[in-house]
Amino acid sequence: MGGGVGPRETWVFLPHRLGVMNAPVLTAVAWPYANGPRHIGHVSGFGVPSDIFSRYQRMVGNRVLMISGTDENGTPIQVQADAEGVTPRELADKYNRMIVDDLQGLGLSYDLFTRTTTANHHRVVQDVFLALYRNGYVLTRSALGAISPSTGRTLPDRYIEGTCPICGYDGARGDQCDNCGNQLDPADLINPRSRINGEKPDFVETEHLFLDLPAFTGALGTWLQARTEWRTNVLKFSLNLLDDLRPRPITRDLDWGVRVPLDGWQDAPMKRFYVWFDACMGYLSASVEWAQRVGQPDAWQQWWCDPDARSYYFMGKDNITFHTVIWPATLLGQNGAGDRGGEPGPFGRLNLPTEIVSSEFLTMSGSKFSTSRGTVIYVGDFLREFGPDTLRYYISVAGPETQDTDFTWDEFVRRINFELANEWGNLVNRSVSMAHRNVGSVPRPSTLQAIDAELLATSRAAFDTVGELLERNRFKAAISEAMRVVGAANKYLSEQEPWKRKDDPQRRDTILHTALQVVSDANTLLTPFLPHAAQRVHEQLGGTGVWSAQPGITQVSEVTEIAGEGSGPDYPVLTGDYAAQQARWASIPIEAGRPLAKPTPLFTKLDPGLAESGPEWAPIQS
RNA sequence: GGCGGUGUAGCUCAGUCGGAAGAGCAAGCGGCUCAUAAUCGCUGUGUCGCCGGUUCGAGUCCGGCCACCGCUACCA
Repeated sequence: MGGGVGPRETWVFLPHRLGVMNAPVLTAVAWPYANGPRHIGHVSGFGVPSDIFSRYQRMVGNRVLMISGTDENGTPIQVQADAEGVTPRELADKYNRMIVDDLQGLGLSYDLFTRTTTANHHRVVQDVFLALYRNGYVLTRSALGAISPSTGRTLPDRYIEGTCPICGYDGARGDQCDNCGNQLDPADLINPRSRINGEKPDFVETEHLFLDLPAFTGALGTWLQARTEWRTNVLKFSLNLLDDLRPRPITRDLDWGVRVPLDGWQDAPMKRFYVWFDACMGYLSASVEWAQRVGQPDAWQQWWCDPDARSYYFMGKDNITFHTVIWPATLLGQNGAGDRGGEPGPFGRLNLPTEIVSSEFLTMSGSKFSTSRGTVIYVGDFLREFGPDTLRYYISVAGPETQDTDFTWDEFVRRINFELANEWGNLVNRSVSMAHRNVGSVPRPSTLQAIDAELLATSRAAFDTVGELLERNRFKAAISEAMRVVGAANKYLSEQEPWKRKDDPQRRDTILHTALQVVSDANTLLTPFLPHAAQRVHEQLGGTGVWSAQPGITQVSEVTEIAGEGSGPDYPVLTGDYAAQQARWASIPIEAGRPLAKPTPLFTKLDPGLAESGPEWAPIQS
């Protein structure tokens, strides 16, 4: 045993990465499509990772703006509305509300989660479009398109089926034959028919607007070549796309979506922007809406126009193209920075993405979640039975971060019972229980021994290692490092055996104080991952007030209107006051003497039978 | 077809710059009894998919092959 170390030395404040404190960080989260309830695969891709990242960045002291919303335009909304016998607006309202409830329940800390049916969004899309148009990046062309004769609406390739002209397979889709794998043109199908209502589509020449992507090949190439810190698969995939960029249509024959603000288009009953074109702009429109709502209409510029601002885009891998090529091209065009030059539009020079954080897919029994096959676990069902932090933990520690990952109930039960409940929940319980029963409050430490100082150094050092991993979006590694602190504390208690120290209360109290300090540190380290549990641990340690803030749902009115269209009805948004929370990325000294109550278990253990059969609402199929 | 990914212990996976193959779970033994039958320690197993190449040295780099998966942008 070495000499004593004064307890004061344990009270070290460690601001992580002083150099980047108070820097603007935009967390741009993929927009869930509002044509149905979302499953846990969706939130494992964009939701939980983006929230962990944002909570960490706030704790470090950076200015985070986390925005998203539901994507509510496009043909599938229209199709699903017809199927449910409601208007597209009613359908969007229904699923927007459901998704808002899910994300709030999960504790995803959006500064603003809005939607694409707002007048504000429509206006931002039109303004960006006009900038692109003025700078010469929009082409007008005639294209052969499939139209539903009964509705006059565009029939997307995937909604057309017929006999494959190559192999004769009868269930070929308009874009590809599932039997022989060849890519098809829907006009070549034999006996083409609509998958929606069976009618034969009309193939007609219609005029459409196109985004001139080839005009950005040079600028995109220069930009992408400099993204050396990106994951290689994202970078390679994106660079490959540049070899064959073609103009891409940005309008459709549809009566649901954002109107095209040009003479001859504005009032056309069946011309709207194509949903992909407007959806990406949601990042910008939501930032603008947020700024309006906080009463500082220009505040969004801190995250979009300051060259030092960083932006992180979170999504599933199926969305990479949009975020590495199409959205950057749109931004470059608005900025007047493609081959045709031009002037920046009304938003000034906008930043391109700093980082693309794409996840792989969560699978079930080796295949993608599928509503039709019944292999699906909806977020709402999951939250009602298991609460948010179990799902957050599972996704953090075993999610599809770098490769497709199978979700199994067996693995879920094991992770929650043996890791979350036994290791972490029980550590909190055993240490607080002992302090409560022996002292009734946070014990006062005496001189520390080397073993005590060593444990405290371990947990303090974790702020750097876990923080650096979170900075790089290595969530699995980050939470594993945090859980190592938990393991070290359990080992410490087993070795120091404070329950045997009745004859030496000073030593006992020093051990208990040390253990509680490390519980507090571990709780801070786990806060980005488990914000709900973190609040409870904060309170079990005698703390008061808000440790980790949660988002809430507020009913709001539109912030703007569009001439001739007015503004829409009130709608729910997700937002929160995260500046008010106490959580920060540092070892915060616990106060001796603070009263402690008898703790209740942090996590309820799951019934082992769940591993065998699954829950009633998503039974395991043999 | 094109592009990309994956293949490492019974299971789930990590392995950064090329330098003695790892973690957790499961299994067995022991300790402890503060705590939610919790926790702590000890104990194994490997054709790193296959073949070849570069190298003093390859799970790692290069070429080929096999298997599985994803993407293939007028789906969102």
